Amino acid sequence: MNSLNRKKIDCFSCENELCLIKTCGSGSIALLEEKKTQLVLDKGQAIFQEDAPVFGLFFIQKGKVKVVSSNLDGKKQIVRLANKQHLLGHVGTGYETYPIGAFALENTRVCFFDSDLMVEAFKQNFDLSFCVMMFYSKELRKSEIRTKYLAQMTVREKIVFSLIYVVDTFGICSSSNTLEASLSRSEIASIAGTNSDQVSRTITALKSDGLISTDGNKIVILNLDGMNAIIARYVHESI
Amino acid sequence: MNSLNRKKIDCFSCENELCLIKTCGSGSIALLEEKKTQLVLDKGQAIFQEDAPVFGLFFIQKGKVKVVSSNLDGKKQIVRLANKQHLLGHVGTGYETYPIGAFALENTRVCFFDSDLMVEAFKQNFDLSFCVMMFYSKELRKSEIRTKYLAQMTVREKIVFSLIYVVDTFGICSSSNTLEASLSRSEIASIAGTNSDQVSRTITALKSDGLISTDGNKIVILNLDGMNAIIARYVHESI
DNA sequence: CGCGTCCTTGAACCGCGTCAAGCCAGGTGG
DNA sequence: CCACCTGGCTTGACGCGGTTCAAGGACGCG
Repeated sequence: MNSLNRKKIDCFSCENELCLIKTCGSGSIALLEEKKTQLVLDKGQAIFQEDAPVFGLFFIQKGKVKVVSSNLDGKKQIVRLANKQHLLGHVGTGYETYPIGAFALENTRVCFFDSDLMVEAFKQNFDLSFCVMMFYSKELRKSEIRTKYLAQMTVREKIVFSLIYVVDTFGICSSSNTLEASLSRSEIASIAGTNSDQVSRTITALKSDGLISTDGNKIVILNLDGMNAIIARYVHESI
Repeated sequence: MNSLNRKKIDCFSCENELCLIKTCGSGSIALLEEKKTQLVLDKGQAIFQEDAPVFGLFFIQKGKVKVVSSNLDGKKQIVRLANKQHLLGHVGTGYETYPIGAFALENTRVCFFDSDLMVEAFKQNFDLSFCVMMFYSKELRKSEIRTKYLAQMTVREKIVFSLIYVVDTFGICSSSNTLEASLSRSEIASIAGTNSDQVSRTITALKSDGLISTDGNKIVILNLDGMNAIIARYVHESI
Protein backbone atom coordinates (compact mmCIF):
# COMPACT_ATOMS: atom_id res chain seq x y z
CA MET A 1 0.00 0.00 0.00
CA ASN A 2 2.63 2.50 1.09
CA SER A 3 5.74 2.69 -1.04
CA LEU A 4 7.76 4.15 1.82
CA ASN A 5 9.85 1.89 3.98
CA ARG A 6 8.50 2.08 7.51
CA LYS A 7 11.94 1.76 9.04
CA LYS A 8 12.98 4.97 10.81
CA ILE A 9 15.31 7.17 8.82
CA ASP A 10 17.92 8.93 10.95
CA CYS A 11 18.87 12.55 10.38
CA PHE A 12 22.39 11.69 9.25
CA SER A 13 21.31 9.51 6.35
CA CYS A 14 18.23 11.60 5.49
CA GLU A 15 18.24 12.83 1.90
CA ASN A 16 16.06 15.89 2.39
CA GLU A 17 18.68 18.63 2.19
CA LEU A 18 16.01 21.31 2.61
CA CYS A 19 15.04 20.13 6.10
CA LEU A 20 15.72 22.99 8.51
CA ILE A 21 17.08 20.59 11.13
CA LYS A 22 20.12 20.35 8.87
CA THR A 23 21.12 23.86 9.96
CA CYS A 24 22.05 22.47 13.39
CA GLY A 25 25.52 21.41 14.39
CA SER A 26 26.15 17.67 14.47
CA GLY A 27 26.05 17.57 18.26
CA SER A 28 22.54 18.95 18.34
CA ILE A 29 21.47 16.72 15.50
CA ALA A 30 22.63 13.66 17.43
CA LEU A 31 20.45 14.67 20.38
CA LEU A 32 17.44 15.54 18.22
CA GLU A 33 17.91 12.36 16.25
CA GLU A 34 17.80 10.27 19.40
CA LYS A 35 14.61 11.81 20.76
CA LYS A 36 12.59 12.39 17.62
CA THR A 37 9.63 10.28 16.63
CA GLN A 38 8.80 9.49 13.04
CA LEU A 39 5.48 8.80 11.31
CA VAL A 40 4.88 7.17 7.95
CA LEU A 41 1.45 7.98 6.55
CA ASP A 42 -0.68 6.77 3.67
CA LYS A 43 -2.56 9.20 1.47
CA GLY A 44 -5.44 10.72 3.42
CA GLN A 45 -4.18 9.89 6.90
CA ALA A 46 -4.05 12.55 9.60
CA ILE A 47 -0.72 13.78 10.93
CA PHE A 48 -2.63 15.61 13.66
CA GLN A 49 -6.30 16.38 14.13
CA GLU A 50 -8.01 19.68 14.67
CA ASP A 51 -9.27 18.90 18.14
CA ALA A 52 -5.95 17.55 19.44
CA PRO A 53 -3.50 20.42 19.92
CA VAL A 54 0.14 19.55 19.34
CA PHE A 55 3.05 21.14 21.11
CA GLY A 56 6.05 20.55 18.96
CA LEU A 57 7.13 20.69 15.35
CA PHE A 58 6.70 18.27 12.48
CA PHE A 59 9.32 18.41 9.73
CA ILE A 60 8.23 16.82 6.46
CA GLN A 61 10.89 14.37 5.36
CA LYS A 62 9.06 13.37 2.18
CA GLY A 63 5.60 13.86 0.75
CA LYS A 64 2.86 16.46 0.43
CA VAL A 65 0.56 17.78 3.13
CA LYS A 66 -2.59 19.89 3.40
CA VAL A 67 -3.25 21.99 6.48
CA VAL A 68 -6.98 22.33 7.10
CA SER A 69 -9.40 24.06 9.40
CA SER A 70 -13.10 23.33 9.46
CA ASN A 71 -16.15 24.90 11.02
CA LEU A 72 -18.50 23.07 13.34
CA ASP A 73 -20.69 22.01 10.41
CA GLY A 74 -17.73 20.09 9.03
CA LYS A 75 -17.06 22.32 6.05
CA LYS A 76 -13.32 22.26 5.45
CA GLN A 77 -10.94 24.98 4.37
CA ILE A 78 -7.40 24.25 3.22
CA VAL A 79 -5.38 27.06 4.75
CA ARG A 80 -1.92 25.97 3.61
CA LEU A 81 -0.15 23.41 1.46
CA ALA A 82 3.17 22.07 2.66
CA ASN A 83 6.05 20.16 1.08
CA LYS A 84 9.37 18.91 2.37
CA GLN A 85 10.73 22.42 2.83
CA HIS A 86 7.96 23.24 5.27
CA LEU A 87 7.22 22.53 8.87
CA LEU A 88 3.95 21.95 10.70
CA GLY A 89 2.74 22.64 14.20
CA HIS A 90 3.90 25.22 16.66
CA VAL A 91 6.11 25.37 19.70
CA GLY A 92 3.50 26.04 22.32
CA THR A 93 3.35 26.97 25.96
CA GLY A 94 0.42 24.65 26.50
CA TYR A 95 -2.13 27.37 27.06
CA GLU A 96 -3.51 28.02 23.60
CA THR A 97 -5.04 25.68 21.09
CA TYR A 98 -5.90 26.26 17.46
CA PRO A 99 -8.37 24.21 15.47
CA ILE A 100 -5.99 23.14 12.72
CA GLY A 101 -5.27 19.69 11.34
CA ALA A 102 -2.82 18.28 8.81
CA PHE A 103 -3.34 15.41 6.38
CA ALA A 104 -1.09 13.55 3.95
CA LEU A 105 -1.92 14.11 0.28
CA GLU A 106 0.27 11.15 -0.71
CA ASN A 107 2.55 8.71 1.06
CA THR A 108 4.42 10.91 3.50
CA ARG A 109 7.05 10.69 6.20
CA VAL A 110 7.31 13.28 8.99
CA CYS A 111 9.62 13.72 11.97
CA PHE A 112 8.26 15.09 15.25
CA PHE A 113 10.19 16.99 17.90
CA ASP A 114 8.37 18.10 21.03
CA SER A 115 8.42 21.66 22.33
CA ASP A 116 11.03 21.11 25.03
CA LEU A 117 13.37 19.52 22.55
CA MET A 118 12.89 22.33 20.03
CA VAL A 119 13.48 25.04 22.64
CA GLU A 120 16.73 23.36 23.59
CA ALA A 121 17.73 23.12 19.92
CA PHE A 122 16.85 26.78 19.36
CA LYS A 123 19.01 27.81 22.32
CA GLN A 124 22.01 25.95 20.97
CA ASN A 125 21.64 26.74 17.27
CA PHE A 126 21.14 30.30 16.19
CA ASP A 127 20.86 29.31 12.53
CA LEU A 128 17.98 26.99 13.27
CA SER A 129 16.17 29.66 15.28
CA PHE A 130 16.68 32.18 12.54
CA CYS A 131 15.56 29.86 9.74
CA VAL A 132 12.44 28.82 11.61
CA MET A 133 11.68 32.47 12.37
CA MET A 134 12.10 33.29 8.67
CA PHE A 135 9.86 30.39 7.75
CA TYR A 136 7.03 31.69 9.92
CA SER A 137 7.59 35.24 8.75
CA LYS A 138 7.43 34.19 5.10
CA GLU A 139 4.37 32.01 5.59
CA LEU A 140 2.66 34.86 7.43
CA ARG A 141 3.19 37.17 4.47
CA LYS A 142 1.93 34.51 2.08
CA SER A 143 -1.11 33.91 4.26
CA GLU A 144 -1.86 37.63 4.38
CA ILE A 145 -1.71 37.85 0.60
CA ARG A 146 -3.98 34.82 0.33
CA THR A 147 -6.40 36.53 2.71
CA LYS A 148 -6.67 39.41 0.29
CA TYR A 149 -7.13 37.11 -2.66
CA LEU A 150 -9.96 35.17 -1.06
CA ALA A 151 -11.66 38.39 -0.06
CA GLN A 152 -11.50 40.11 -3.43
CA MET A 153 -11.28 37.61 -6.26
CA THR A 154 -14.16 36.14 -8.26
CA VAL A 155 -14.63 32.39 -8.14
CA ARG A 156 -12.92 31.94 -11.51
CA GLU A 157 -9.93 33.95 -10.34
CA LYS A 158 -9.75 32.11 -7.03
CA ILE A 159 -9.71 28.75 -8.76
CA VAL A 160 -7.01 29.86 -11.20
CA PHE A 161 -4.99 31.20 -8.30
CA SER A 162 -5.43 27.95 -6.40
CA LEU A 163 -4.09 25.96 -9.34
CA ILE A 164 -1.10 28.29 -9.59
CA TYR A 165 -0.58 27.94 -5.84
CA VAL A 166 -0.50 24.15 -6.24
CA VAL A 167 2.02 24.46 -9.08
CA ASP A 168 4.20 26.80 -7.01
CA THR A 169 4.13 24.53 -3.96
CA PHE A 170 4.28 21.07 -5.46
CA GLY A 171 5.49 21.67 -9.01
CA ILE A 172 4.52 20.12 -12.33
CA CYS A 173 5.93 17.15 -14.19
CA SER A 174 8.47 18.60 -16.62
CA SER A 175 7.58 16.19 -19.42
CA SER A 176 3.78 16.06 -19.29
CA ASN A 177 3.05 19.34 -17.49
CA THR A 178 0.65 17.54 -15.14
CA LEU A 179 0.26 18.70 -11.57
CA GLU A 180 2.46 16.71 -9.20
CA ALA A 181 -0.32 16.66 -6.62
CA SER A 182 -3.50 14.74 -7.21
CA LEU A 183 -6.31 16.79 -5.70
CA SER A 184 -10.04 16.11 -5.91
CA ARG A 185 -12.45 18.77 -7.09
CA SER A 186 -13.63 19.37 -3.57
CA GLU A 187 -10.05 19.74 -2.33
CA ILE A 188 -9.42 22.40 -4.96
CA ALA A 189 -12.70 23.97 -3.88
CA SER A 190 -11.58 24.13 -0.28
CA ILE A 191 -8.37 25.89 -1.28
CA ALA A 192 -10.31 28.41 -3.35
CA GLY A 193 -13.12 28.86 -0.87
CA THR A 194 -15.99 27.64 -3.05
CA ASN A 195 -17.67 24.29 -3.82
CA SER A 196 -16.86 21.40 -6.11
CA ASP A 197 -19.66 22.28 -8.56
CA GLN A 198 -18.03 25.60 -9.37
CA VAL A 199 -14.64 23.93 -9.68
CA SER A 200 -16.05 21.52 -12.26
CA ARG A 201 -17.66 24.32 -14.23
CA THR A 202 -14.55 26.48 -14.10
CA ILE A 203 -12.25 23.65 -15.13
CA THR A 204 -14.50 22.95 -18.09
CA ALA A 205 -14.32 26.63 -19.03
CA LEU A 206 -10.54 26.77 -18.62
CA LYS A 207 -10.24 23.72 -20.85
CA SER A 208 -12.29 25.34 -23.60
CA ASP A 209 -10.07 28.41 -23.24
CA GLY A 210 -7.05 26.19 -23.88
CA LEU A 211 -5.39 27.02 -20.58
CA ILE A 212 -5.48 23.52 -19.11
CA SER A 213 -6.55 20.02 -20.05
CA THR A 214 -7.23 16.89 -18.06
CA ASP A 215 -5.76 13.41 -18.24
CA GLY A 216 -7.87 11.14 -16.08
CA ASN A 217 -8.02 12.98 -12.78
CA LYS A 218 -4.70 14.71 -13.42
CA ILE A 219 -4.70 18.35 -14.47
CA VAL A 220 -2.38 19.40 -17.29
CA ILE A 221 -1.16 22.99 -17.36
CA LEU A 222 -1.09 24.18 -20.98
CA ASN A 223 -0.66 27.93 -20.62
CA LEU A 224 0.67 29.15 -17.29
CA ASP A 225 1.19 32.66 -18.63
CA GLY A 226 -2.44 32.82 -19.62
CA MET A 227 -3.47 31.73 -16.17
CA ASN A 228 -1.23 34.32 -14.56
CA ALA A 229 -2.81 36.94 -16.80
CA ILE A 230 -6.22 36.18 -15.30
CA ILE A 231 -5.06 37.13 -11.82
CA ALA A 232 -2.54 39.78 -12.89
CA ARG A 233 -4.43 42.71 -11.44
CA TYR A 234 -4.02 41.31 -7.93
CA VAL A 235 -0.33 40.53 -8.14
CA HIS A 236 2.36 43.10 -7.48
CA GLU A 237 5.42 40.94 -7.20
CA SER A 238 6.29 37.28 -7.06
CA ILE A 239 5.55 35.59 -3.78
CA MET B 1 -2.40 68.24 15.88
CA ASN B 2 -0.49 65.31 17.29
CA SER B 3 -0.72 64.80 21.03
CA LEU B 4 2.54 62.85 21.10
CA ASN B 5 5.76 64.60 21.94
CA ARG B 6 8.04 64.35 18.92
CA LYS B 7 11.15 64.04 21.04
CA LYS B 8 12.72 60.60 20.72
CA ILE B 9 11.92 58.22 23.55
CA ASP B 10 14.80 55.96 24.48
CA CYS B 11 14.31 52.28 25.28
CA PHE B 12 15.26 52.72 28.93
CA SER B 13 12.57 55.26 29.72
CA CYS B 14 9.98 53.71 27.39
CA GLU B 15 6.78 52.76 29.18
CA ASN B 16 5.63 50.02 26.82
CA GLU B 17 6.42 46.96 28.89
CA LEU B 18 5.02 44.68 26.19
CA CYS B 19 7.64 45.71 23.63
CA LEU B 20 9.62 42.62 22.69
CA ILE B 21 12.87 44.58 22.68
CA LYS B 22 12.56 44.56 26.47
CA THR B 23 13.49 40.86 26.43
CA CYS B 24 17.07 41.82 25.54
CA GLY B 25 19.83 42.25 28.02
CA SER B 26 20.75 45.85 28.83
CA GLY B 27 23.93 45.68 26.78
CA SER B 28 22.00 44.82 23.65
CA ILE B 29 19.37 47.40 24.42
CA ALA B 30 22.04 50.08 24.64
CA LEU B 31 23.29 49.18 21.17
CA LEU B 32 19.78 48.94 19.68
CA GLU B 33 18.81 52.16 21.39
CA GLU B 34 21.73 53.99 19.83
CA LYS B 35 21.03 52.84 16.28
CA LYS B 36 17.25 52.81 16.17
CA THR B 37 15.21 55.40 14.37
CA GLN B 38 11.85 56.59 15.62
CA LEU B 39 8.80 57.87 13.78
CA VAL B 40 5.87 59.83 15.18
CA LEU B 41 2.81 59.65 12.94
CA ASP B 42 -0.55 61.36 12.76
CA LYS B 43 -3.71 59.42 12.09
CA GLY B 44 -3.74 58.19 8.51
CA GLN B 45 -0.03 58.55 7.82
CA ALA B 46 1.94 55.69 6.28
CA ILE B 47 4.61 53.90 8.29
CA PHE B 48 5.69 52.17 5.10
CA GLN B 49 4.10 51.90 1.66
CA GLU B 50 3.22 48.85 -0.35
CA ASP B 51 5.63 49.54 -3.17
CA ALA B 52 8.60 50.29 -0.92
CA PRO B 53 9.86 47.07 0.66
CA VAL B 54 11.35 47.45 4.13
CA PHE B 55 14.11 45.32 5.53
CA GLY B 56 13.90 45.61 9.24
CA LEU B 57 11.36 45.60 12.04
CA PHE B 58 9.07 48.28 13.39
CA PHE B 59 8.05 47.96 17.04
CA ILE B 60 4.95 49.94 17.96
CA GLN B 61 5.71 52.05 21.01
CA LYS B 62 2.22 53.55 21.21
CA GLY B 63 -0.82 53.67 18.99
CA LYS B 64 -2.86 51.55 16.61
CA VAL B 65 -1.93 50.37 13.13
CA LYS B 66 -3.61 48.73 10.14
CA VAL B 67 -1.63 46.51 7.78
CA VAL B 68 -3.05 46.67 4.26
CA SER B 69 -2.57 45.14 0.85
CA SER B 70 -4.30 46.38 -2.27
CA ASN B 71 -4.76 45.12 -5.79
CA LEU B 72 -3.71 47.07 -8.85
CA ASP B 73 -7.14 48.68 -9.09
CA GLY B 74 -6.52 50.26 -5.71
CA LYS B 75 -9.04 48.21 -3.75
CA LYS B 76 -7.65 47.80 -0.25
CA GLN B 77 -7.76 44.86 2.11
CA ILE B 78 -6.84 45.14 5.78
CA VAL B 79 -4.91 41.95 6.45
CA ARG B 80 -3.96 42.62 10.07
CA LEU B 81 -4.51 45.05 12.92
CA ALA B 82 -1.61 45.79 15.22
CA ASN B 83 -1.21 47.38 18.64
CA LYS B 84 1.76 48.03 20.90
CA GLN B 85 2.34 44.34 21.50
CA HIS B 86 2.89 43.74 17.80
CA LEU B 87 5.66 44.28 15.35
CA LEU B 88 5.62 45.18 11.66
CA GLY B 89 7.87 44.40 8.74
CA HIS B 90 10.18 41.49 8.22
CA VAL B 91 13.88 40.79 8.51
CA GLY B 92 14.65 40.32 4.85
CA THR B 93 17.50 39.08 2.76
CA GLY B 94 16.83 41.75 0.17
CA TYR B 95 15.60 39.42 -2.51
CA GLU B 96 11.89 39.24 -1.91
CA THR B 97 9.32 41.98 -1.67
CA TYR B 98 5.72 41.82 -0.55
CA PRO B 99 3.07 44.35 -1.43
CA ILE B 100 2.10 45.29 2.10
CA GLY B 101 1.78 48.70 3.71
CA ALA B 102 1.09 49.94 7.24
CA PHE B 103 -0.84 53.03 8.32
CA ALA B 104 -1.48 54.72 11.66
CA LEU B 105 -5.10 54.57 12.84
CA GLU B 106 -4.39 57.23 15.47
CA ASN B 107 -1.39 59.17 16.69
CA THR B 108 1.32 56.55 16.80
CA ARG B 109 5.00 56.18 17.63
CA VAL B 110 7.12 53.37 16.16
CA CYS B 111 10.77 52.37 16.51
CA PHE B 112 12.65 50.96 13.53
CA PHE B 113 15.62 48.60 13.62
CA ASP B 114 17.18 47.53 10.33
CA SER B 115 17.81 43.91 9.39
CA ASP B 116 21.51 43.85 10.24
CA LEU B 117 20.83 45.29 13.66
CA MET B 118 18.06 42.77 14.33
CA VAL B 119 20.18 39.81 13.24
CA GLU B 120 22.88 40.92 15.63
CA ALA B 121 20.32 41.28 18.42
CA PHE B 122 18.86 37.85 17.66
CA LYS B 123 22.32 36.29 17.86
CA GLN B 124 22.98 37.79 21.27
CA ASN B 125 19.54 37.35 22.81
CA PHE B 126 17.85 34.01 22.67
CA ASP B 127 14.76 35.32 24.44
CA LEU B 128 14.25 37.97 21.78
CA SER B 129 14.65 35.43 18.97
CA PHE B 130 12.22 33.10 20.64
CA CYS B 131 9.60 35.77 21.36
CA VAL B 132 9.74 37.10 17.80
CA MET B 133 9.47 33.56 16.47
CA MET B 134 6.43 32.98 18.71
CA PHE B 135 4.93 36.24 17.52
CA TYR B 136 5.13 35.19 13.87
CA SER B 137 3.91 31.69 14.68
CA LYS B 138 0.90 33.04 16.53
CA GLU B 139 0.07 35.59 13.86
CA LEU B 140 0.34 32.88 11.21
CA ARG B 141 -2.25 30.77 13.00
CA LYS B 142 -4.53 33.77 13.41
CA SER B 143 -4.13 34.62 9.75
CA GLU B 144 -4.96 31.05 8.76
CA ILE B 145 -8.12 31.11 10.85
CA ARG B 146 -9.04 34.45 9.31
CA THR B 147 -8.52 32.91 5.85
CA LYS B 148 -11.13 30.30 6.68
CA TYR B 149 -13.55 32.89 8.01
CA LEU B 150 -13.32 35.10 4.94
CA ALA B 151 -13.81 32.09 2.70
CA GLN B 152 -16.84 30.63 4.44
CA MET B 153 -18.78 33.30 6.31
CA THR B 154 -21.73 35.31 5.03
CA VAL B 155 -21.34 39.09 4.89
CA ARG B 156 -23.26 39.52 8.13
CA GLU B 157 -21.02 37.00 9.89
CA LYS B 158 -17.86 38.53 8.46
CA ILE B 159 -18.82 41.98 9.70
CA VAL B 160 -19.69 40.67 13.17
CA PHE B 161 -16.37 38.82 13.25
CA SER B 162 -14.53 41.95 12.17
CA LEU B 163 -16.05 43.94 15.02
CA ILE B 164 -15.08 41.22 17.49
CA TYR B 165 -11.58 41.21 15.99
CA VAL B 166 -11.34 44.95 16.59
CA VAL B 167 -12.51 44.49 20.18
CA ASP B 168 -9.97 41.70 20.75
CA THR B 169 -7.11 43.72 19.28
CA PHE B 170 -7.81 47.24 20.49
CA GLY B 171 -10.29 46.72 23.32
CA ILE B 172 -13.38 48.64 24.38
CA CYS B 173 -13.83 51.49 26.82
CA SER B 174 -14.81 49.86 30.11
CA SER B 175 -17.29 52.59 31.04
CA SER B 176 -19.10 53.27 27.77
CA ASN B 177 -18.40 50.00 25.90
CA THR B 178 -17.38 51.97 22.80
CA LEU B 179 -14.70 50.62 20.50
CA GLU B 180 -11.30 52.08 21.31
CA ALA B 181 -10.51 52.35 17.61
CA SER B 182 -12.37 54.76 15.38
CA LEU B 183 -12.80 53.04 12.03
CA SER B 184 -14.77 54.27 9.05
CA ARG B 185 -17.39 52.10 7.39
CA SER B 186 -15.09 51.41 4.49
CA GLU B 187 -12.26 50.42 6.83
CA ILE B 188 -14.55 47.90 8.52
CA ALA B 189 -15.53 46.75 5.03
CA SER B 190 -11.92 46.15 4.08
CA ILE B 191 -11.38 44.03 7.17
CA ALA B 192 -14.49 41.98 6.40
CA GLY B 193 -13.88 41.77 2.67
CA THR B 194 -17.03 43.58 1.52
CA ASN B 195 -18.05 47.17 0.78
CA SER B 196 -19.17 50.09 2.88
CA ASP B 197 -22.79 49.82 1.73
CA GLN B 198 -23.12 46.35 3.20
CA VAL B 199 -21.43 47.51 6.40
CA SER B 200 -23.99 50.28 6.79
CA ARG B 201 -26.87 47.92 6.19
CA THR B 202 -25.50 45.32 8.59
CA ILE B 203 -24.78 47.84 11.32
CA THR B 204 -28.35 49.09 11.03
CA ALA B 205 -29.58 45.51 11.34
CA LEU B 206 -27.33 44.79 14.33
CA LYS B 207 -28.65 47.91 16.02
CA SER B 208 -32.25 46.83 15.58
CA ASP B 209 -31.26 43.44 17.00
CA GLY B 210 -29.95 45.25 20.08
CA LEU B 211 -26.42 43.92 19.69
CA ILE B 212 -24.72 47.26 19.16
CA SER B 213 -25.56 50.96 19.05
CA THR B 214 -23.77 53.99 17.71
CA ASP B 215 -22.71 57.22 19.38
CA GLY B 216 -21.63 59.61 16.66
CA ASN B 217 -19.17 57.59 14.64
CA LYS B 218 -18.25 55.43 17.62
CA ILE B 219 -19.65 51.91 17.84
CA VAL B 220 -21.00 50.75 21.20
CA ILE B 221 -20.96 47.03 21.96
CA LEU B 222 -24.15 46.12 23.81
CA ASN B 223 -24.16 42.33 23.66
CA LEU B 224 -20.84 40.69 22.93
CA ASP B 225 -22.21 37.24 23.77
CA GLY B 226 -24.94 37.69 21.19
CA MET B 227 -22.35 38.67 18.61
CA ASN B 228 -20.22 35.66 19.43
CA ALA B 229 -23.30 33.47 19.04
CA ILE B 230 -23.67 34.63 15.44
CA ILE B 231 -20.25 33.26 14.52
CA ALA B 232 -20.25 30.36 16.99
CA ARG B 233 -20.39 27.64 14.40
CA TYR B 234 -17.01 28.71 13.03
CA VAL B 235 -15.21 28.96 16.34
CA HIS B 236 -13.66 25.98 18.11
CA GLU B 237 -11.58 27.66 20.75
CA SER B 238 -10.49 31.13 21.73
CA ILE B 239 -7.85 32.66 19.54
C1' DC C 1 -23.34 -6.98 -11.92
C1' DG C 2 -24.59 -3.68 -8.38
C1' DC C 3 -23.02 -0.28 -5.43
C1' DG C 4 -20.61 3.85 -3.93
C1' DT C 5 -17.97 7.86 -4.93
C1' DC C 6 -16.69 11.49 -7.60
C1' DC C 7 -17.46 14.40 -11.46
C1' DT C 8 -20.45 17.02 -14.51
C1' DT C 9 -24.20 19.85 -15.88
C1' DG C 10 -28.68 22.14 -15.80
C1' DA C 11 -32.05 24.93 -13.39
C1' DA C 12 -33.63 27.94 -9.87
C1' DC C 13 -33.18 30.81 -6.09
C1' DC C 14 -31.08 34.54 -3.53
C1' DG C 15 -27.30 36.96 -1.37
C1' DC C 16 -24.61 40.53 -2.30
C1' DG C 17 -22.18 43.93 -5.18
C1' DT C 18 -23.20 47.95 -7.74
C1' DC C 19 -25.41 52.16 -8.81
C1' DA C 20 -27.77 56.17 -7.57
C1' DA C 21 -30.12 59.39 -4.69
C1' DG C 22 -30.60 61.68 -0.40
C1' DC C 23 -28.93 62.98 4.13
C1' DC C 24 -25.91 64.89 7.58
C1' DA C 25 -21.76 67.14 9.51
C1' DG C 26 -17.79 69.79 9.00
C1' DG C 27 -15.02 73.08 6.60
C1' DT C 28 -14.48 77.21 3.71
C1' DG C 29 -15.24 81.53 1.90
C1' DG C 30 -17.98 85.41 0.70
C1' DC D 1 -24.19 84.32 9.37
C1' DC D 2 -25.42 82.03 5.44
C1' DA D 3 -24.32 79.61 1.03
C1' DC D 4 -21.77 76.25 -0.82
C1' DC D 5 -19.04 72.25 -1.20
C1' DT D 6 -17.12 67.95 0.11
C1' DG D 7 -16.84 63.40 2.11
C1' DG D 8 -18.83 59.88 4.67
C1' DC D 9 -23.10 57.44 5.89
C1' DT D 10 -27.59 55.44 4.76
C1' DT D 11 -31.02 53.24 2.05
C1' DG D 12 -33.64 51.55 -1.96
C1' DA D 13 -33.62 49.17 -6.39
C1' DC D 14 -31.71 46.21 -9.60
C1' DG D 15 -29.12 42.58 -11.82
C1' DC D 16 -25.63 39.24 -11.78
C1' DG D 17 -22.67 35.70 -9.93
C1' DG D 18 -22.57 31.94 -7.24
C1' DT D 19 -24.55 28.64 -4.11
C1' DT D 20 -27.65 25.03 -3.82
C1' DC D 21 -30.37 21.22 -5.31
C1' DA D 22 -31.11 17.49 -8.27
C1' DA D 23 -30.31 14.27 -11.92
C1' DG D 24 -27.33 11.72 -14.77
C1' DG D 25 -22.76 9.85 -16.15
C1' DA D 26 -18.11 7.85 -15.45
C1' DC D 27 -15.27 5.01 -12.93
C1' DG D 28 -13.46 1.79 -9.56
C1' DC D 29 -14.35 -1.93 -6.42
C1' DG D 30 -16.36 -5.75 -4.10
